Amino acid sequence: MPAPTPERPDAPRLADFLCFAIYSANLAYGRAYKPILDELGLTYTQYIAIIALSEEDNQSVGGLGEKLFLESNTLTPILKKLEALGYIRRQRDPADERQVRVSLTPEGRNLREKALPMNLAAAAGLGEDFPVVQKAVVRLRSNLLKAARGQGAKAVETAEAE
Amino acid sequence: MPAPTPERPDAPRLADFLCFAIYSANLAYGRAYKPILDELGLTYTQYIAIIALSEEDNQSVGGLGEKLFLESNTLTPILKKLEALGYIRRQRDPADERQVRVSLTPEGRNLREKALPMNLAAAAGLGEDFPVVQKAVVRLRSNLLKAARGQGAKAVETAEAE
DNA sequence: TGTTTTTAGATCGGACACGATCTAATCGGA
DNA sequence: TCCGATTAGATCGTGTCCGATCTAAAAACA
Repeated sequence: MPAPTPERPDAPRLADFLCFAIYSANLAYGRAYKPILDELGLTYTQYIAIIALSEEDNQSVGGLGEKLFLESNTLTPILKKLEALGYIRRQRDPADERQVRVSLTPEGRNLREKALPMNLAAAAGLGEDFPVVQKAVVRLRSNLLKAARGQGAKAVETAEAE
Repeated sequence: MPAPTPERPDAPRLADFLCFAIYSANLAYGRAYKPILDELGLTYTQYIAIIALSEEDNQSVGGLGEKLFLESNTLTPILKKLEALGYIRRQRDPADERQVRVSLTPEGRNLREKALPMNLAAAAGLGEDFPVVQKAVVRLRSNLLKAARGQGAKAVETAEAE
């Protein structure tokens, strides 16, 4: 058993990093959702793509990507997979052949119904803080993306301390 | 331009899902950190591994994995990469040949010093809410992992609504 | 002691996430 | 109208993450 040997007692601890809390909470979400998603035969990313499509049908790949914060290099293979599974349809927009319109099939809509209970999930323990945390994380995301789009390193360095 | 056509106006919106907020905030963190990590020549996972090792040296792969919420299948390739980069040393524990002990090299320690400013970063906008959000996300992670370890689907279904 | 079981890492295949690059379609200015 | 610039997706290579499986070492126990 190795003795705890803090190399830098003055340095901030990983456990206090917000980035690490988010990172590891995301891993935890994946593990908590896995059993239910396995029953549906979906991955998490496929799942949120279905949700987003159920909110607005016939979106372009780019439009969907804006909602999911993903780009075509990530989305295209996922959408092809969902199409192969029969849950969505992909077709070039006749008005602009560059765009691909994506829409749910009846099977896809059906799947979204089955997945409805999933939106409630595993937030137990947050209690009344839930909406506060949700909003704060969204705000955090917004700030991070602003920093990233802006110029990255520069913006981050001038950001407030954690 | 496609008209917004909510398929299920009564269904919860993706934008309100806590899981999605966490998921997308994690993506955003990755993008915000990328420029700095690129300068260091590290990926995010490599970075947190270095941080964890700087807090306690000579850990086993399993022990490190507990802190990072990762297992050997993920950790081993990352540690091998860090070893190849010269930042860590991996060696079998003579007292228990099954275990691999990981420790920072001087170069690795040096790198951690250079990465020190990174712990402050891009939380701007949360202000005084910061510690509240950080703790809430950690609590959330803990609950999710409990649900996942427990039995997954069963536990999640009985969890409180988002 | 010898055999069975458990444990720690490692390996492998599948699925993201992303930077870089490519192609095809559209747009815009001369 | 024509051609360079822009735009939307698609493709490819790298690096996680994870389930499943493998190997070797240690522990358990008859």
